[in-house]
Amino acid sequence: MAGIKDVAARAGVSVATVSRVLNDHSGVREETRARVLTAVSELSYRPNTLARSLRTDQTRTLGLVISDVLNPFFTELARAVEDAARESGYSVIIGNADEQLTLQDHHVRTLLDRRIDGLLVSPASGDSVALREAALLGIPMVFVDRWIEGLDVPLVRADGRPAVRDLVAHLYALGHRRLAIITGPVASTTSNERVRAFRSALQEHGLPLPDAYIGQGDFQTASGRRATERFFALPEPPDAIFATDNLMALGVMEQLRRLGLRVPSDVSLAAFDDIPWFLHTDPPITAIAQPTQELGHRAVAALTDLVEGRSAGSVTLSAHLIARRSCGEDERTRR
Amino acid sequence: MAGIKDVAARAGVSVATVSRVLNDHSGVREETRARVLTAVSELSYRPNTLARSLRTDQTRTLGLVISDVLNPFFTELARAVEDAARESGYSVIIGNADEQLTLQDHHVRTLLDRRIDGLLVSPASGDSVALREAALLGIPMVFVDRWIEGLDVPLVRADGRPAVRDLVAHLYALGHRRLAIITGPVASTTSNERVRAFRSALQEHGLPLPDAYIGQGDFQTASGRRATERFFALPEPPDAIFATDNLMALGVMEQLRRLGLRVPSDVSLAAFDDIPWFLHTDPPITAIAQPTQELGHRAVAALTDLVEGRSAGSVTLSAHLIARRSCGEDERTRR
DNA sequence: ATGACCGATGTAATCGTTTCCATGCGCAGC
DNA sequence: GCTGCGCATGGAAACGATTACATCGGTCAT
Repeated sequence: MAGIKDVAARAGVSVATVSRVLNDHSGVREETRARVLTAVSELSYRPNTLARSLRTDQTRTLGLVISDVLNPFFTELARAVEDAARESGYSVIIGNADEQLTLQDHHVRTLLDRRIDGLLVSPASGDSVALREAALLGIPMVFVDRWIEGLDVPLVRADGRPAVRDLVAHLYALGHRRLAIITGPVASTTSNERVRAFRSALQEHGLPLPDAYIGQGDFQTASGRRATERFFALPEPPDAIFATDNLMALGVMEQLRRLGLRVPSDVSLAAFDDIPWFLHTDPPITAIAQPTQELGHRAVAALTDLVEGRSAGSVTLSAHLIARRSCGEDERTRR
Repeated sequence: MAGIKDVAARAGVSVATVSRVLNDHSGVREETRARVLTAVSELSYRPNTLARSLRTDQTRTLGLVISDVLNPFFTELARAVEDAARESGYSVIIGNADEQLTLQDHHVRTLLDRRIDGLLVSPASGDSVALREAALLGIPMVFVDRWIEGLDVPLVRADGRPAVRDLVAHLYALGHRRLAIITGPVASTTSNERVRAFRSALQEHGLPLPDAYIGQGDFQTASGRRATERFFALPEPPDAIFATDNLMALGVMEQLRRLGLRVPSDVSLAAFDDIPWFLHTDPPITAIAQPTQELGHRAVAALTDLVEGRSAGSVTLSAHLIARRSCGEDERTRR
């Protein structure tokens, strides 16, 4: 592979001049510039980014650590992030934490080793040593969707609380009184927020949230199955289930199918995060939709601000309820 | 951030010795090694991979270019690839081509600029200059799932033809005679193979495949909708539709819902690539499943073989039909 | 006692860039 | 005809690692 020296030789100039042309610095005679450019294309020269980054101490690369690529919400987010970053001239390297703290830290470390310019992360729940270190080191960093308490890092997310309140009102209006929830990991910020919002909305309607109706999940499909199994082992099972993410909702459906139960006649179902398939499931599933695209774009904007020396603040967008048949029929969903 | 010099200074040795310890080369006194190691951890030193790679001319990084991250088949593949690579001590950088040739070439180029050790690609259809150049340059490269004719690059994939044959037999047995197919992009190798297999299977049953029953798609949801729309504008619409990927199947369902048509009573539906949601759609969708995990693992194995100087051959796995209710009832699907 | 050898370590070149500083040249001002 | 200035360019020092080669005691065989 040709290097800058080869280009310089062929153009009959020094490497300094080639570099100047490549980074279009002013002060190169037009004719020289042209000569360099033809040499570049004749040799189909491409600068070695490793060397460049080593020298300039910047990679024009962002790291994105997400909790689970297989979760459509996150793949959509990743997609949006990559698009936005590319528009701003950055590349993105994605690390999939698979909801595991150790894997997450592994990725954070390798990304830092690669000297990425900034880190976008939707942290798995729990205490991440690597993330704390990175924050302390002053690595430009932005949280998206999820966050870690006590770290002074800008956060871009959607506040789902009003939508959760709407959801509870919707369920109540449809006659449901025994509402259950399936949570994410214990220390998950988003999950906790959703649970609290759920509980306080229930209170407004004078409904209790017994412990038995709180299914401990981990944002993965299998935990949705397990929680559902437990609910239906109860003497009085819930008449509505709210899964705090879409994969657990899938688990709920799988388990209901095994148990031979029907939605919504036997039990209602709603999920956090809307995905295209929810329209075509049997029945279509009521969900709370986040503005995923915008989340991604805003997060990148905040991060590039930080990277480029500007300041960045947190951003809170809003989520909204999309009522479908999985909670029963009412005037809004019947057609 | 601390560099190797700082470590050397603190341990009272030269940088050469530190490097030897770090890459555990033999010939370092045990006591010196210990001293270096403590210096490393006291400074929480991490080697700069840019510098290292520049010098050694290897990054221990694989590039993966997939056609569409939003397609669950590819995200699952990406996930498998990353897992396998990590086990072999490689990182993976993913590029999402979004079924666009220019975007694909953009990613191939930036990956090459990053001096990845090898390239795993599921090429978008059409002639890719960047890919051809890379192959000519001798970049270790392996195709997965899709390929480009005329390039001598190992290919890891699943042969879907027998399964397509099974599918046609299944549809025929259920009484369907007007079978339609929705293809991928014109030059797509996988799509073409699926179409050919479909057509020849139809012939075996003495059925024609009129042009009007070939919907030109592009592996994206919207094209599934459009093709369906056209099918039902026909004087005699098909009684079964085979979508050659899962996103187009989603598009078919969306359009059918708009048209107020029901599956399978009005029309049957089957798709290539199985995804978890197919079990819970209304009705569950008959699909051809690929061994995605194994595809990813085999592809990485082939690529690392190439990267590490061994030779690698193509691998062909097989796909299989999973019959569900979307094609109508028979003894296998009725429960 | 001498030299060959070996084990542990250091010195310095190198990878491919960017960029600071020096250099040479033409030209305007005096 | 100098001086000084600006413009275009080149030389060489970094960036942070790896590694070929040199060095330096010490041991051992002769």
